[in-house]
Amino acid sequence: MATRTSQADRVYEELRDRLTRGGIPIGSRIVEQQLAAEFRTSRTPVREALRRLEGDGHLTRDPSGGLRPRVPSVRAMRELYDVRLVLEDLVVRRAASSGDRGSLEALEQDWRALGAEHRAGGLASEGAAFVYRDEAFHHRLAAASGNDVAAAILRDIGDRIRILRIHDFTSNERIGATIAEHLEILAAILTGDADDAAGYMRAHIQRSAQVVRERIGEALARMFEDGESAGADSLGSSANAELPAPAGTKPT
Amino acid sequence: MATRTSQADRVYEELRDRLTRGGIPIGSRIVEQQLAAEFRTSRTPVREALRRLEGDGHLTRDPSGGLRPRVPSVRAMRELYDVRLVLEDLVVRRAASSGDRGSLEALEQDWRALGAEHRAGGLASEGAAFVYRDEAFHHRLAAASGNDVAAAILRDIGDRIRILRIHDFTSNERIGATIAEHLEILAAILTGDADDAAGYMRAHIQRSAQVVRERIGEALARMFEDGESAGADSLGSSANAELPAPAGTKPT
DNA sequence: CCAGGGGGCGTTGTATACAACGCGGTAGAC
DNA sequence: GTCTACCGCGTTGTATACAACGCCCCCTGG
Repeated sequence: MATRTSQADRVYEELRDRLTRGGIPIGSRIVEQQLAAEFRTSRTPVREALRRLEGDGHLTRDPSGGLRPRVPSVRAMRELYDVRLVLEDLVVRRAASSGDRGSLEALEQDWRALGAEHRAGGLASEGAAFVYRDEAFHHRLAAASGNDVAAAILRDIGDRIRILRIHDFTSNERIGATIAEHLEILAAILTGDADDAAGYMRAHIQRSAQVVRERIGEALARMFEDGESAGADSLGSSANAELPAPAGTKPT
Repeated sequence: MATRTSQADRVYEELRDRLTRGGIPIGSRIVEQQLAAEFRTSRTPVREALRRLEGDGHLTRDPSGGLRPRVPSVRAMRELYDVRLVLEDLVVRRAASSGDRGSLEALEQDWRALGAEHRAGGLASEGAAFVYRDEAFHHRLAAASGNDVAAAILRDIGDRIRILRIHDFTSNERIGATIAEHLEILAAILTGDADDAAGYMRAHIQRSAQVVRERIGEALARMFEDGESAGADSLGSSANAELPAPAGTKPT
């Protein structure tokens, strides 16, 4: 149907994608009329999408009422990693004790195949795109754990840290290590050893966080530069000489 | 300036309050026009509020596009408590190791005073209203921990389980126990013993969850069981629930 | 030249009009 | 009597019109 997915939903999805991928210049003001024109629709659906994104925390409004992409502060990133750590721990334990065995075994198959492909050199050029495979792994694991609430929160956290995680897989070596770590976690889960699985998961995340942390300075710097070239030209046309980024994020 | 806070925000806040307090009959369809009339405004701000509430998970839409309050299933409740447990654990540890000492001491003072008041019989008639004091405790603790992300998630979880927690403080005895447990947690935090504090917190939450579980009763629990799917066919036993689409009763 | 005020313009907030769709009732045919 | 087709109404989705507000530029007076 014309409205199987409404205009508002379409705009929401698209904008969320852009925002979580850094596709919208930091500091640029978001103008309803502009988006309405770009999406060939009116302001009404655009407004609804923007409200939702604001509620999701992807947008923040400046004192004068303008909407801008919300830039995660370094501090928020650390907090997100802390929360992620305990939730992945929970999810892994649940998966080990009462997860959906079928999904877990399928997941293991896929990553075994991925490992073989990688050893054969097939993933050498994956680079930053590997982050999406990594995300999928964690999503599938969370789903298989049976705790949908935790899975939803982790998905949201993933959206917010993606922009940093992308810098996690720049080296081929890290890709190989990630595959090995994932398989290690899955093996422990499938043998039902919750403590072991949780331990591996914690180590995995902390290792990844460590890599990210080491580059967080340059990563942030790159975010600031890249904004414009990332594919939102029609949006970032004029206004990118705005405020850099409020370091402290303040919801509501 | 007549609207320092916009109409949409006003409607959003009010509806969220109602929804998280069970103030809107389960299964009742939410009609934009109706709300617009009630809030003396137009459909546009109401729509924005509804979209946000939908994004928050407080509303769900049935196949024909109608919005209805989302009733948490027993399963979702259990998942929420699981997530809450690990996040409160995290928050307590952070508070113990690097929390804002001033806030924590102020919090302890307040609850000491509350304890004295209770021993004097002052809170005897608080009853269900005590849940808001309890919530405030956990909010302040989360805020003092310094992890705003965790605090925000816990606040959201609080909104979603409030309707159950209200059943937690019907007995004066439970109020006293809660005060004692809170003080116990705070004492451990202030001495910097993260493990102890976390242990007390876990025990506290599990005890509270236990009470809730017992009070809910199986019949009511079964009613929640089918809640996730907005289909409200089997909720005849609920006190204030109304059937979704009874015979053509026309409003106003 | 500088400071202050005024007005135009852009943007957001709100209201209203219009279109599309589903649902239920009703009337007609068999 | 029952089944079906059609029509009317209510509701949501979308577009547009209007109002309020802030910002910035320019103009003017000192």
